[in-house]
This record gives sequence, structure tokens and C-alpha cells, in this order.
Amino acid sequence: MAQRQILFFLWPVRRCASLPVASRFCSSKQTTFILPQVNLENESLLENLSSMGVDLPSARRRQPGVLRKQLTNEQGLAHFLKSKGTDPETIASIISRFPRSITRTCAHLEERWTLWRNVFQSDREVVEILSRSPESFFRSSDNKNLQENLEFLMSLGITAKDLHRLLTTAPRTFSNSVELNRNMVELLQAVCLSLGGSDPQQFSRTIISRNLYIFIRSTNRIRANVDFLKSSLSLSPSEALTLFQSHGAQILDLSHESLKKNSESLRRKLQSLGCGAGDFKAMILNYSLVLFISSERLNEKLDVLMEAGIHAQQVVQKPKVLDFSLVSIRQRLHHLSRLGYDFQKSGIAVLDSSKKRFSAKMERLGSAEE
DNA sequence: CCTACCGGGCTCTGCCATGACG
DNA sequence: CGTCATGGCAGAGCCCGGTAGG
Repeated sequence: MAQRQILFFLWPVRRCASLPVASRFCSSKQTTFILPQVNLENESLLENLSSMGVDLPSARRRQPGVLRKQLTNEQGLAHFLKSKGTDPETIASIISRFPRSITRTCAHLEERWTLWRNVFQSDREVVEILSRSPESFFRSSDNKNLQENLEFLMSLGITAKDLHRLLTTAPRTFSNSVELNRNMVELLQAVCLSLGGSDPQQFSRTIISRNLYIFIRSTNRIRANVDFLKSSLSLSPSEALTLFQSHGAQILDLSHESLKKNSESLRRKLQSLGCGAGDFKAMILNYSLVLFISSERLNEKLDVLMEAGIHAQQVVQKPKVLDFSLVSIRQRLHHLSRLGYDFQKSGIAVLDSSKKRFSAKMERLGSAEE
């Protein structure tokens, strides 16, 4: 505690203001000693925001500097958002979560909105994304970059539908610099070429379509994961090309440490169940998303399946059954065991089906007994 | 009727560090 | 120096149904 106070004293004043605990400390006599005027918040701005229902402590914690500005456009922003169909509570929430939004001019907002509307069918859609993630819309003030981004993304030849999915799912992609997005595409194409692929354009399109988060990951992460999967599974170039263009595209955005951890854990687990390196590889190639599941959860799922008399080999061949929740898996195993279902004879595919299909199957099995 | 295969839907923001800039 | 813009990170699944072909 004593150390924290010393730190506050040594830090520049703005650091204090970004910490909730310190705000009182900063406005006390200590502050006037360090920096007299500059640190003052704009009282009329505070009143304005407050009357709009903005959560001031939250705004202060996030972007303290905005509250000290003399020129802001909160009224213009509110009016603008309202005209697009945003309700007052949402507007307040947007400002509370991304205060810098009130520094944008009306002309800027109008322009940016028009650019977004190139991709979205209605104002309603944009409002939904805005209320979900104000930062995605407001973090950058560079409309020219946004324009170039749109042109760049379209130049990749991704379909209008995929562009829409991309920006609905990962709106931050819009606010990345074009260079950053371009770097990612170039990385993907380089990966394709290094694997002897013949169509790097198509390769990158496919990965983007299958992994909508790709642009909000760092190229370092993607590169590290690509290299790790290639080496840890000893993938041949064509195996790698196939994997990354199918379900493997999605596991690229796992944090590198998690990917390694989950991967090692699964390898050990399979080993303990009597499976070899070939089985490990086969399982990943069959359904690489098993690497998404945390090691504890995955181990538990495997244990539950083994206890039900299923062989590890069967799961290796059909890892998609691990895609279902533990609760679902347990329930289904319970139902099946009551019917005396024989997994060795009938396989485990029954576990990998929708609720509707599973129930229908149960009914057929049930009535067949009587 | 059945299964295998496949792809899609949901959703993923909010925070921090750092360099640029005035 | 303060503020802004930008890059990067943590966290860690589940479920549905179209369709081809037996």
C-alpha cells in the first residue's frame, strides 16, 4: 500500500486520473502542487454528459483526457445517433464506453456512417454494431483509411456476403490501418506459396471466409501458429494446405501459448489412452477444433466417453463428438445406455447430431424395442 | 430411412502499451 | 508534456441442418 502511494506520487498526473482509486488523491492539494490548471475537467461538459445519462466515472476511467477538453461535440453526436435510430440509453452507454466519440465532428460522423453503409443494408445494423462495440466505430478518425480499407477488402475478391459477415463479426477490421490488413493478406499468401500452393489469392480468401477474426489477430500470432502446427504434426505441404483451408483456419487465432498447451495436453492424453503420434495427427486432421477446447474440459469429455465403453480409436476417427457440451454428451450417453446401445457395433456417429435428429433416433430405437 | 460430410450460426470486447504528434 | 491513434492481447464452444448418396 505504501508503495502504491509512492508510485502515484512519482507518476505523471494523468496516470493518476486514469486510476479510479487515485482520482480523489489527484484533485487534492497534492495535485495543485504538481500541476495547477491543466488537470481540471470541463465542468459544463460534465453537466452536459451527466444530463445525457453518461456514466462519468466509467468515462473518466477510460479516457480521462476527453473530460478536460474545451471543445466537444456531444450534442451533435447524440443528435446524429438519434437520427439513425439509437435510443438515449444506448447513446449514453456508447459515450460511457468510448468517450472520445464526442470529439468527432458531425461532418466526420456523416462521412463515416456512409462508408459503413456500403457494407450494411440498414442504419439499424450499424447501430447494433455500434452499441455492441463503440470502439470499433470511433477509435480511428481516419475516414480516408476506412475508404481504402473497403477498397482493399473488396479487391481481394471476397463475396459481398463474406464482407458483411466479416464486418459484423469483427468490426475492428474496419479500423485497422490498410497496411495492417494488407500485411495479414500478404502473410497468408506467403504461407500458401511456401507450401507450394498455386492460388494464393484463393487461399487467403478461403481463410478469411472461414476465420472472420483473422484481421484482428497479429501476424506474429498467425505465423507462430502456422509454424507450430506444421512442425508439431509433421504436416506435408499438401496436408498443411488442406488443413488451413478447412477447419484449421479457425485454430490459427488461438493464442500461441494456448495452442501449444492444448496440443501438448491432448498428445499426452491420447498417449495415456494407448494412442500413438499417428493417431494424434489423424485426430487433428479430422477435426482440428478439438484444440480449441481447454485441456481440462477435453480430458473430462474423453474420460466420460471412455467410461461409456467407447474406444479411443473411435474418437480419434470421429473427434467431432467432442464438439458437444459435457452436459449433452452425458445426457446422450445416459439415454443410449438405457437402450443398451452398442458403440462397438453401431459406432459413435449418433453422438454427433442435432437435438432433433438425436431425439428422432431415440424414438426409433425405443419403439424398435417394443 | 440412414449416415457422412460439410459449413454455418451464434459472437468477440474492452483494456493496455507505445509511438506519433503538436 | 498531454492526447490521440493504433497494435495487440486475454479468454477459451456448442449446436443446427442441408444435401448427397447408400
